[in-house]
Amino acid sequence: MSADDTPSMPTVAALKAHSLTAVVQHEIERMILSGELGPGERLNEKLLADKLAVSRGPVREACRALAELGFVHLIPNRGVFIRKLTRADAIEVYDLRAGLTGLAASLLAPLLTAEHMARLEGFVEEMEQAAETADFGRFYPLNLEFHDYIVRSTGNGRLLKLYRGLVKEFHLFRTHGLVQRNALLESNKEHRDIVAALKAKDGSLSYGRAFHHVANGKQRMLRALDDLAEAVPERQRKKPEMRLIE
Amino acid sequence: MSADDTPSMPTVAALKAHSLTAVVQHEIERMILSGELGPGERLNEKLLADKLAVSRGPVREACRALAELGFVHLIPNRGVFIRKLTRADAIEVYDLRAGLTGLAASLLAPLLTAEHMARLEGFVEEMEQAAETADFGRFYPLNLEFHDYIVRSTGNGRLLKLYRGLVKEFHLFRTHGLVQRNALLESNKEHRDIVAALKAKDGSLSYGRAFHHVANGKQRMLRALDDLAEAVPERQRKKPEMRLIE
DNA sequence: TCAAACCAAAGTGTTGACAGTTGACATAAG
DNA sequence: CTTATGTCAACTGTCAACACTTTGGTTTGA
Repeated sequence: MSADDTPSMPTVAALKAHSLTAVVQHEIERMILSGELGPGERLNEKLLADKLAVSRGPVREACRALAELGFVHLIPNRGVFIRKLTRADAIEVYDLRAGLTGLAASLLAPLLTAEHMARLEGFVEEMEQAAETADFGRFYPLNLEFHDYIVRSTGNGRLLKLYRGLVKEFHLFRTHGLVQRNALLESNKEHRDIVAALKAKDGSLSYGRAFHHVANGKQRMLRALDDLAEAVPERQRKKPEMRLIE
Repeated sequence: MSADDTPSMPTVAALKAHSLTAVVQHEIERMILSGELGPGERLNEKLLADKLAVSRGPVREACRALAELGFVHLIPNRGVFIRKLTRADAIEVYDLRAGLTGLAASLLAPLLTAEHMARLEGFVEEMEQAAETADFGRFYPLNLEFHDYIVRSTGNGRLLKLYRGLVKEFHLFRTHGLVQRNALLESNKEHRDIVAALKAKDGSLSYGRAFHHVANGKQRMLRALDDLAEAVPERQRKKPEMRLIE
């Protein structure tokens, strides 16, 4: 069973073992994801080092790793900047997520065990309850875990790493929360269809359904984004680039 | 036209602009890809710093970036080690490459322009000539460029970055070169099929053909690997983990 | 003879300081 | 009033030195 990895968040375990650099990296990630550091903002190495009570070395190393991860942008002699995310970026991330999600489903299909099925159907069941009561706060983490479970069940570590990186980047948009109540049921029906395709061990069908599930999410987001843009006239927005939502 | 990016190698431009860290990073990458640094080998920070006539700072930063890229493995207080690649790793990389290649094809299909078609057919034509004369040295870079062109023509920068990273990692295996002569023609026929699917603007078909093209490559590699393993008895191999080929 | 504890050398983790570059502000000319 | 220029503060890039951890060999004891 290669399905019992870390359950989506490797938070605590690697704090004592890893070096300062790793701690700093996770702290910066947290700051970005929590919104403490806004998009486009430049982060001062010295200030950050003092704030975390470390030297500039680990901070710089962490920034290099984050840059390779795509969270920040490095400009020589200027510093590191929190990546600005445009509408085009959102589309890119969604397209990639769709592709990886579909790939994971198609890879898992032939490997599917009874335990996999039990877990997957359990997720769908729970999500159904959450959707019926419009309990978004419960639906959302279940949804994340459902997809993460599929991906890590493939046993492909690289796929899992890429997928999780994309999910993190996706969170950077703060686009979640703009989903309508009725969309939950719709979304979960797609989950059910994916599980059915997996159960049939049909790789191709699994790919298609998983792909389109994410693609539908993309469309929903784009529509919501356009509505938002229409409601708020161009010049009233705080910044020219998109600060998608909060 | 988003197809005229850097033609696969961003070599010269970013040498003066980028800092020492970037130079060191590329140098280490080169060392790994060229085989100067074998798998599992530990690289000494001080020695490397002296060899490149820089301090340990840039070397360490470069290593952190390479670790996030997946080229090396970091063990606290032990150092950085060139990643050992097992058969399972090879399978992972191939599966991912298949997925990304298929995704790129399916994304490109609806966007395909006449210029795209001309370029793609040009590649296939050239590869056909190279395959007929069994000119592997000419076929190989054309094959790389053909696939890279498809991916970057999608305009999805993240997809392109991930894909190129995978290709680099793939080169780390040194698996190329084990292809049979007649496999070239077979491979190029698949190329032709992909182009035909793209021309029909059939995203789903394009995905399938591109995916299976890489999946076939994976099977060819695995077979060649098994043959190799049979020819060389277990205990005669230098190391327990695979050093796939050279 | 073997095993466990100890010791020393090597190497990484971290730090603080110095040098070079950048961007902005203030000043002066058109 | 606008535009060009010189100066300066802030910050990044880089480096050399110090502290701690690991590792392999050596010694000591059973």
